[in-house]
Amino acid sequence: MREDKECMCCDTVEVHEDLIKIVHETMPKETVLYDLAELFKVFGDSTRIRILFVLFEAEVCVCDLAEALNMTQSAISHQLKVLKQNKLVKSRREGKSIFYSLADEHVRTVIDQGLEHIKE
Amino acid sequence: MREDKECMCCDTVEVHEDLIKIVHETMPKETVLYDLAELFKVFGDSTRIRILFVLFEAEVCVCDLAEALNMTQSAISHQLKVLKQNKLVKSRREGKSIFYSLADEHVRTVIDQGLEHIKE
DNA sequence: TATTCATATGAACATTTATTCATGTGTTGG
DNA sequence: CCAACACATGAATAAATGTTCATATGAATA
Repeated sequence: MREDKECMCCDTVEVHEDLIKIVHETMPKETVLYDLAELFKVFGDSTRIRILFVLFEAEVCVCDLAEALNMTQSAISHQLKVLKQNKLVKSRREGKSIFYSLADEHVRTVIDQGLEHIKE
Repeated sequence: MREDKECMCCDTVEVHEDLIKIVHETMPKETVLYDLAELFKVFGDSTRIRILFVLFEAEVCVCDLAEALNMTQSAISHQLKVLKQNKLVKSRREGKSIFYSLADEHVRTVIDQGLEHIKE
């Protein structure tokens, strides 16, 4: 993966080594970086985002989500699984239906920050 | 895409129609949902996240990024293009080198919110 | 208990995407 | 002007991902 030799654009060796050192100190561990990327991947799909926007308004069952978003039950169910695995939503059984809701108020904050950036 | 018939789990029609109405009113437009998903997709890759963590500390050139992250110049360059297209980073030429830096302090906020969720 | 309804899930398929390799572009120094 | 350097980019490949289709699970009802 590594280049065979370094470039020579930054011949001020001190600054260079400082950067490496600082980066090494402040960069989160591999597992954290991986989990962080996984989390944002979950937000990186418009179907899942639409599901979250519905859940911002109410606790709903799967079939209602499917109807509200005009998608098949299977597609919704698969995405709910992803959302649940990543702790973004939680579920509750009531008879034959299963109701989903936001697991965390943090979810709204992340979405809001994203919206802010869009409007820049 | 649509199911042929609706389920009957929520026979209280009023609540049902209210949901559809509220969702229709509060759900952002298709283009916004798409842009939002695209934005989070950018955060959804550990290489790009690592690049951002370096840029949190300093303005750096491409070769330094490649060395700091132990990756090829080409891979870094491709990802920088994605980051720039989505306005997360900006660049500045200085001689033969091109220096990259954060385009927006918003980026840090989004990452921080993600980190908060991870630690839950 | 058998059937029906609501949801979950596995396999298959198409699409997207990250990296590599080779090469192109733009700048500086000789 | 030419060679060397820093970076960008297009094509190719492999891996990841979203939806569909068919089917399984689990609860209520007749």
